[in-house]
This record gives sequence, C-alpha cells and structure tokens, in this order.
Amino acid sequence: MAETPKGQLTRTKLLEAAQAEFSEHGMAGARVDRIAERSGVNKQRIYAYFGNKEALFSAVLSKVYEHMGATVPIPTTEDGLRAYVGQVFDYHREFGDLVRLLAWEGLHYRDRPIPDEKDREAYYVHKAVALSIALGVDDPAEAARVLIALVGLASWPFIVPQQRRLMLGPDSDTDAGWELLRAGIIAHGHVIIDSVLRESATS
Amino acid sequence: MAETPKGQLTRTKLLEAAQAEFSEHGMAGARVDRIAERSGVNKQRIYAYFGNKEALFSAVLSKVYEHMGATVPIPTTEDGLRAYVGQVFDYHREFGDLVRLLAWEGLHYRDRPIPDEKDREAYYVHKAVALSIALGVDDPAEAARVLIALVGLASWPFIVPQQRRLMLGPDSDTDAGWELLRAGIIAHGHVIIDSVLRESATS
DNA sequence: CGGGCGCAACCATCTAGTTGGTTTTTCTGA
DNA sequence: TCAGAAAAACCAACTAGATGGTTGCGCCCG
Repeated sequence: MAETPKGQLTRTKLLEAAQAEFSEHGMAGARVDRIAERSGVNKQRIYAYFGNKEALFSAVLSKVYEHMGATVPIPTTEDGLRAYVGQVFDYHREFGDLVRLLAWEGLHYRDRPIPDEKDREAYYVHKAVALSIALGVDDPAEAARVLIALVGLASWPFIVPQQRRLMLGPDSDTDAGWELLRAGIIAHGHVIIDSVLRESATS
Repeated sequence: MAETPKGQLTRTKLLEAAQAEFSEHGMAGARVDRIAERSGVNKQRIYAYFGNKEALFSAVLSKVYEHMGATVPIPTTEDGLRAYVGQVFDYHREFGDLVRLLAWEGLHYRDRPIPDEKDREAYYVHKAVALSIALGVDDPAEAARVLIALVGLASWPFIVPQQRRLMLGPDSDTDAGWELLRAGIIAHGHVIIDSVLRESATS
C-alpha cells in the first residue's frame, strides 16, 4: 500500500495512466504493461498498490466519479435542473474519460454487481433524492427515472461517436456542430423538465 | 467463402455464435475459440469465411443492423414518430445484442472509421431524411439531432445496466419496473417530438 | 476428379501476475 | 548524532497460460 508521500505520488501516476488506458481500451483491451509504460512506474507496483487489473479498473472508476461529483453539482433548484443537462454534456466534452469508463464498466459487468456497488448506489440515491426535491416530485423513483433520461440524453453521443459522426454528418465535429448538438440536447432536456414540473404541479 | 447451402449454414452458425460472444464481451474481450465452441464449428472455418476477428465483428454489426432495419421501421408519419421511441426501447428489451454491439463498436473505434462506414452512413442518412419528413423539418441535420436524442433516450439504460439498477433500485428489474421506465421514456420522447413539431409548425 | 468443406494440432506471440532480488527511506536505540 | 535494522519502494526477468491465426491433411459431393 502507498503509505508515504512518495508512494502516494506513484499511486497517483498509476491511476492517471490507468484512467487513460482503460478509457481508451476498456477492461479487456487495456494492457497492464502499457499502463506501467504510460505512468513511468514499474509494473510490479501496480500489483503492490492495487492487487490486480480489475481492482485497478475499479479504483479508476471511483476516482473519476469523485471528480464528476466535485465538478458537476447535483441540482437542487429549478434553475440548477435547467443547467444540469448542459453541465453533464460539457463535462463529457471536456473530460471524456468518465462517460467512456462508465460504458465500458456497464458493458463489462452487465447484470453482475460492480466492485464499487455500495458507494455508487449511495451516490445515485443522493442524486435522485436531490432531483426529486428540485422537481417537486414526491417519489424519488420517478425522479430517478427522469435523472437517467437526462443523463442518457447528455451522454449518449459520447458513447457512440460513430453514430454521431455518420448520423450528424462531417460538420458535427466542428465547434459549431458540437454547439448545435449541445443546444438541441439542452432544449430537449428543458422540455422534459418542464413537462415533469407541470405534472408535479398538478398532482 | 460459403458457397454451398451447407457452407451457408455453417456461416450462419458462426455469425450467431459471434453475435452472442461479441455482445457479451466486445471486440477485445471476445475469444475466437469460444465462438467456435458456441457454434459447434471448427475455428479454422472462421478464418475461411471471415478472414479475421475484426472482420467477423464487422459482419455481426451488419447482421444486427439489417435485423433492426427490418424490425423497427423508420417512422414517416407523426404517429410513427410517437411510436418510435417505444419501438426502439422494445427492440432493445427483446433483442439486447444490437445496442450492446453498437456501444462496444463505438468505444472500440472511437474516432476511427468503422469497417462498415458507407453502409452505416447510408442507413443513418435514410433515417434522418425520413424523420425530417415526419417532423416537418426542412433541415435533415436538425432531424438527425432529434433522431440521435430519441435513440439515446431509448438506448442508454441498456448500455449502463449498473446505473439503471443502482439509480432506479432493485424493483427496476421487475416487469413493472421495466414498464415504468418504458412509459417514462416514451413520455419524454413525446414531449421532445411535440416541441419539435410545434417549432416546425411556426417556422 | 476437383473444389468446397472440415478437422486437430500447431505456432509465434502476447498477457496478467509473480519472483528474487536491490535500493531507498525511515525509525530506533545507543 | 549516527549506525544499523526494518520497512517501503522499486526493479528486470520470469512463468504459465492464453490467444489470433495457420497448416497439412482428409472427406464429401457434384
């Protein structure tokens, strides 16, 4: 385990290298040797600090979730809600690793539990509860369904770049193209949020 | 190449086995030996008919796209539009392979062209044009952005089952849970479509 | 009889993880 | 304050098994 500042620095280097490698190649396609090369740290240190490849992958997912939680605040007001889809989209645009890692993880584990099950569940439950307050919705389960729809709306194009590129055309990869996509997604998010707000106002 | 009925049957068996294997494990995680085992066909036949692992993966993507194109019609009317998100969702619910394969492919190739670039592009352009007619939208690029939003809405939960399970709770995997999710996604799709129809009616 | 199909064994390379050390850093007791 | 011991960190080489792809043959059918 990394117990000294020097060890912590080594661990950080390994996590950063692993994040890039797993984001690009996923669990199965990533190579431990390449992670060591990218980090400039001996491969054996990976096993000393993390145990095995799967545990390293899990540590990377925790790291990027921590970053997103710190960077994109959970919306607790109506205005926060309106901004949320755009913020998630911008986060993916700027830091492309989390959404890819989430997708690699989902495809890899499918119906099996993820290593980080409890922490992740707590994170999502916390988000859903906050969203139910912002939406004025009594049922956090309903808020959770809205949440997953909004997250899906903002995240989907980053999972399937081939679909985005071929469906939206070559101009889609310009700044203007991204802005059009972003504006459309935000508008769609707004109409979803507005319809839920209307619905909860009449309940 | 499979030139006789017997050869065609072998090729079909290989493709079906490959579809299951690639859907579960992706390009990097799939094993050619396991594909042979699942199909009951000798491994050497894979190389005789497809050339290599990547070409087999591409053939599987073509196969599942052909199936989806035949099963979920491109909406050309307003009613067709309203039904579309639910149809995509139901398609994924019943045949879970395509959406996973699409995601594996997207993550794997990222910004690089896919092997099946031209056919896929034609398929998407065809869809976007049909959608622009159904939406009464002059610009197929705008229709394409709506299309990718609707597809994302319907597809996202199938890519990230861990997020669905932990965000929506354990009941989400019951028939009732799936129906609630489905109804919410359809409702969201409707408000998106309605807002675009309103927008294009006032243009 | 030739082409298509099929087979088990094989090959060269790759891979996650381990090993048997060395080096560096920290701590403790004199 | 320093020397020595112990702990932490580090290394290159290794291991056992896995892997995509190939080979040299035999069988079947038109």
